[in-house]
Amino acid sequence: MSEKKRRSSVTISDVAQRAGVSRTAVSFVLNERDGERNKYVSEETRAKVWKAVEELHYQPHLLARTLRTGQSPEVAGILDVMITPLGVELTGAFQNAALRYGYIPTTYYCQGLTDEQRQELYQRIFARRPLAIVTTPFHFSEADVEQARANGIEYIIFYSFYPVPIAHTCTLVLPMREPGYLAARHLLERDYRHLVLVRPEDQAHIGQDYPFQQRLEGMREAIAEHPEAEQITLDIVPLQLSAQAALAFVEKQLVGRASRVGVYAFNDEYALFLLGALAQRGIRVPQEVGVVGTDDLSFAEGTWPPLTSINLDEANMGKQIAELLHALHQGEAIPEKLTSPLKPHLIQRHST
Amino acid sequence: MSEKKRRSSVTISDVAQRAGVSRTAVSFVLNERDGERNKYVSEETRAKVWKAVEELHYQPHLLARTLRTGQSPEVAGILDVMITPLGVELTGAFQNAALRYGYIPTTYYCQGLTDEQRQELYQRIFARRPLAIVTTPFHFSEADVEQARANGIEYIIFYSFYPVPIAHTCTLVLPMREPGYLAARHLLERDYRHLVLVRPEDQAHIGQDYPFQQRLEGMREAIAEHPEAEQITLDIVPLQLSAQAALAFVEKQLVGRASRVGVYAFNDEYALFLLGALAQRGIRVPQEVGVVGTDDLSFAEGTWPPLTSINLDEANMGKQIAELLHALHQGEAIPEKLTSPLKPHLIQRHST
DNA sequence: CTGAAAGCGCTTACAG
DNA sequence: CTGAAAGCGCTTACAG
Repeated sequence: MSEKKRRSSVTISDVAQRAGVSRTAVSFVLNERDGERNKYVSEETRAKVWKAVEELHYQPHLLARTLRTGQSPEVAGILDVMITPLGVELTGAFQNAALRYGYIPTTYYCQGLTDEQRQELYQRIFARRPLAIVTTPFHFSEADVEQARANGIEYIIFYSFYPVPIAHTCTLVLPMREPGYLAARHLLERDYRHLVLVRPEDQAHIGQDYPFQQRLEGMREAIAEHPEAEQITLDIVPLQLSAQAALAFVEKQLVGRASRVGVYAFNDEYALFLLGALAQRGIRVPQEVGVVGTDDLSFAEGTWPPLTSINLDEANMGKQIAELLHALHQGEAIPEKLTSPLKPHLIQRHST
Repeated sequence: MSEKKRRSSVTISDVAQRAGVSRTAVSFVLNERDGERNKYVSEETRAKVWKAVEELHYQPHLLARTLRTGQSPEVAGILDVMITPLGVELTGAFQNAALRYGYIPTTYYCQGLTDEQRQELYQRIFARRPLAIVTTPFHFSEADVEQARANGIEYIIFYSFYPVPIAHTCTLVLPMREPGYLAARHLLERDYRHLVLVRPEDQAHIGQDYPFQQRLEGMREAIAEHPEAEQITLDIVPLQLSAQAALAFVEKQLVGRASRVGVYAFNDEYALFLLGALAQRGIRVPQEVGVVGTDDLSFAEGTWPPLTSINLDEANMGKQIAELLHALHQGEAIPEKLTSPLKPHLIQRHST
């Protein structure tokens, strides 16, 4: 016996030998789908194969299979934005659904990477030739799409606030107009007559300008529907995510207002900082100021007062992405419900 | 020309042909490490190869290379516990460091999966023969380790609150005694004389019993060091993560206490719910009750009052895991600083 | 019904 | 210095 460097895992040949059949037979048996059986394999052979598989704890080498068939089961998710519990929910739901369809969903993060490091990461991801890539368009350019496709990656699926206009890709849209509308309508119903839309000040939230505009439009729509529309005002305020900035905002914008102010915050974290600043200044919520967050994170129930928020239904989106991928891959027609936008809904708590 | 099903990506043969050299030469050039050059390849050949690579946008097929060399660059991280921003920090830091070492770090989630689904996921991960697996021991049993090793996976690295006693694995320990000690000492310094350790009530936090005991010991140690140790009391209270439970806790444990109470919460989320309940009951923080959280999440600065918390230094742990893996893989001796436990530190804010 | 053979895209000892 | 050949672990047309 010559020295063997890597012989740690058992191969199909080992199974064939143990079972006393050909490798072909083993492969046939292994690749039988549930229920249907390969008619070229006898029942006896099948039994011997499975016995050997069990005894040897044989596990087919997925990379070898992928190389041979040219069909990778890998679906690479690339997360770029700061991972919120929200993104986790989406990712988790996507992964569960993808697993059920027989894919193997892998996840990569590109937050905190320089442009160069990110390109390096993409190269390595492409080099593994996954079946599909799922990501947002904020850090995945048209050139990246081209490169991915040159590497034989078949499907590029975006999720975003708007349809991404790049050929050979498709987008699942997370609507932002609806949350704006829901938040404003809710605040108006609760008799807040001066509305404020709080948005992030810094540029860290890439690609957030468009969804912000959408929210704004949604809010305006709700205002327009109101019988006393002329008397309702709407301010847009950029805010940094810090206790100091939140306090300055409260003092400048909310102290000494004649009418009740309803704030719609960019997300629950901004809302949390606002609640903190309001408490510090002794402004009563919801009596004087109402606050609506976005994302319905787990801590929204724990703030004081508990935070009214808007659930974007991202878990559902994760599932939809997997279903869309599978439909594409099967060459099926895409059911309309898969591409139709999600339905956000407002969770009423005590901050409004 | 016969029909070709999958011919989308360009191979080493295409490059060789275009450059007018052998595939061997191309492979040699491609695998030159930075700086050093393969002495069997002429400068002219090298230039031709690189030219062809550029022109064709050639990207070596990583799976093929892995199959041939038996050396996978993949390092699979399996996340089991609920993803906190904390876990994200660890994962992000690990990934960045691993990338720099030339690995390709993939991430899988197993939260929300049934036992069966999880096993299915593990099978698929093992089937890809990654170089290493990084995970916690809470959902990765000794049998799983065995199976992984049978599949030729070389390194299993755990991160946990205690050293995992399974052969052929190593553990990076996140110490929990120290946070307990720091929290208690801090509370005592601020003249809280009755201490409460809040722990999760449900069994959802698998593997959390041991770290809880550690924290408790740490707290007791701090108390023992105190000159008036006999007068200091310590209660342990299990709590559900809900506004209602938090309120019940506050009313039962904190209302009408003779002495000031210092609470050390399981994590920042529990602390947030406690602050909410305290605010609801009008109990002044930090005057009457002090609260210390754990994890130092981003929202800790935004609560009212801003939350004193303990930073566990998990980002550093992510980096250490990558360094440990690389040292193992290089066959180097493990530097002591890699296996020495991390140093948590307390971030003082206004809730104490 | 079964087995020998080719080939997926690479790397690397080996012969020229 | 370069190229032909073997082989990583699989799948699958093809010949028996």
